[in-house]
Amino acid sequence: MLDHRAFITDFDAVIARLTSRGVDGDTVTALREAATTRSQAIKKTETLRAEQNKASQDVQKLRESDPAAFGAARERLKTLKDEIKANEDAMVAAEAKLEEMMLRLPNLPDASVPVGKDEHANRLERTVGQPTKLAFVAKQHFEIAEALGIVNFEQAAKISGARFAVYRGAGARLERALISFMLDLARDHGYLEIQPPLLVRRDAMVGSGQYPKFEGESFETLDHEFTLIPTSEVPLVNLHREEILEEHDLPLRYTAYTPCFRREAGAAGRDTRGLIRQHQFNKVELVAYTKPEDSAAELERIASHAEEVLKRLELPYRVVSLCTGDLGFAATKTYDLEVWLPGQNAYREISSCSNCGDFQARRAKIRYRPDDGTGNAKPRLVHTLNGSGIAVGRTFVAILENGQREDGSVAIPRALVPYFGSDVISGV
RNA sequence: GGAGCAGUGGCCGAGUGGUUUAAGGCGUCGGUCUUGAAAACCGAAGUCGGCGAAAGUCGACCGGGGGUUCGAAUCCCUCCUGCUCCGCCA
Repeated sequence: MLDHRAFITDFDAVIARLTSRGVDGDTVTALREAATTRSQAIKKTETLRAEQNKASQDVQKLRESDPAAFGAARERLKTLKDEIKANEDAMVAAEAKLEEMMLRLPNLPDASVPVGKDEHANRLERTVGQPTKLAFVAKQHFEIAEALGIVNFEQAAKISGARFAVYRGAGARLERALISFMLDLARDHGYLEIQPPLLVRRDAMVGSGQYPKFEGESFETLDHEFTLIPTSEVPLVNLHREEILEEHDLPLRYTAYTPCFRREAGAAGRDTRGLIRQHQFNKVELVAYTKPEDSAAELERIASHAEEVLKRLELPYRVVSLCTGDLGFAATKTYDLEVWLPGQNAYREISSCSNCGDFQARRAKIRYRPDDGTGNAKPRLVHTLNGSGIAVGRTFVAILENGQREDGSVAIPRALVPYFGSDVISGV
């Protein structure tokens, strides 16, 4: 969520940056009007309340000294009470309207983000490694996996339908090895490992920015009491909601392995085969809380930690900076890591690292007290960042496609052998 | 699932309708004293919002929301959270 005051004090800059990421100008103008209406309504109600407070104290003095005057004053205050009530209703309505609009408004893009409409305007930052060259026709990961018997989609369909998978034997062990490998690396990089709840309350979804705008894209329990997390960014960002941290607590760095659950409602027909797009997938997430002035450097740091996973697994990849039009709702700046998939002859997203600035912190009320020596400094909003470190299912895909051999077996990257227990998969 | 108790500032804790603009203690920060420190004493200090260049000023906030009242931390309703006992259970 943005600071609504910026719509009044800094309108031109805000409208320019929001339209660059696809928000229509009328929406921004309506926001400015709602912000103005709100502050006028507050002003009026508070003036009346100040009057009431004063009168109420005066009335109290009459209570014993002059019962007749006391009764008359009480009658007069009843009309003031009704007037306040009417103004309060208008104030509450104005605040609710602004809040509703603000919650659906995306973050402002950082100045370093390339301006553009869609992914064609994304900026290539760097390419690491060469696309894997194979001396035979590359197979797609699901062909390799099914032939080896390590993933079974038919069984998953019987149990749960499309976009689910059953991992078997070496497949299940490979998934588990990747999770351990990634968590250990994150720990080496200074992140505290967390096992969070996978079912969260609505407030948590609002805090990290998924709700209210993306309601309907997650799975919920029948009574809507809980949402299945679409990413562990949700619980990790809400760990410190409504807290005032100390400056020396920052930065805070957390990692969590969790399954993630997504409806993929807008992706009908895309990536229907294989493990690329599942309703349930595993992910190791990295989340950081920093001081505002440190978040830009922290984004580079998180991205480098995600990249380290790919480097150690000897997977070729490239890094792109998302353009304004392609940026996620809560992000001011995002690097996507795209891994090379020989079976698709393409780079595919495997990690997304974002600086959310104070957007989530404002929603979730996560602040810190600057240490100025007095202990009385005003709290400031922290900055939050998140990055996949990295998507486990897609890493599984990348290992199969890049490590495939002509005989159908798959070479396991050296760094993973201690976790997996073998340097090859040749069967279940 | 049933029955009961509780939620007050960074922490502990008093407070059942009007000098509570939330007592007191601990901790924090500043000062006095001291060679320095401790102790003691004095003082400062919550969060959010409105207006304001600022100083400041006004409003709201005692788990969340709603209600009663001229006036609510205090009375009523409801939700959330924690604890105790009973039942059931991985």
